[in-house]
Amino acid sequence: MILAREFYARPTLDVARDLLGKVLRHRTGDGVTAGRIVEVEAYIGEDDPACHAAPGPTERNAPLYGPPGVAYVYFNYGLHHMVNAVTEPKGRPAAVLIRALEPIEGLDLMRRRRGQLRWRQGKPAPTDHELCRGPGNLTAALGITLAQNRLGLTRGPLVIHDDGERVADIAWSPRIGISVGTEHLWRCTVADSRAVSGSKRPPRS
DNA sequence: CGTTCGATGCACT
DNA sequence: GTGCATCGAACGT
Repeated sequence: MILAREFYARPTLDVARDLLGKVLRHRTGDGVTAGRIVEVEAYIGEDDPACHAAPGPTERNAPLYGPPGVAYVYFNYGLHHMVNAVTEPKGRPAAVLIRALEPIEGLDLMRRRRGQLRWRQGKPAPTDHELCRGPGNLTAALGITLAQNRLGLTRGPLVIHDDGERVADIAWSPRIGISVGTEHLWRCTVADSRAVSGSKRPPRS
């Protein structure tokens, strides 16, 4: 069952927790790729210094101020796309960054897309659990680019759905890759997933 | 184990 | 011009 808009129109930390175990699926002309969400981070409001809404509304962060259940995709470090799900009722800028998936469908296509990146040419092929480990890796594997920015996640080529699977243990830890706002434990992971990113495994709950 | 660093594009000041 | 919500190899300890 595809998650409805109301799922996203809630407190962001609740949405982040409930997204663990759900399936992100992208359909393109090349085929379908999908994976189970095992790592997310919450970015909440203009008072959160790490949130893209911190400077106030701009052209780039406009999707954060729009309706929930929409994809917010941006490009950074010159080579990586990041995909977020916009949360909270319209007007409250917040989102959940999707950081890692366990691949479910389209693994061959994922591998092909990962191998296409210039910087990766000549590198060893990623293992199954590395294909969608890390926010930059999963967007590459699923073929998510700025073309998917502002797409609704409740229908169409890019959706998040519930296939009935339930995750057992989750853990909260500090968000990574940022220099401010690290006091919040707003990173939520499936405790024992091999696909979770980072050199250090987050603490077991 | 840990830290450093290059590749690379664009929004923002 | 500066600084990223990164990745992964190459180092040092």
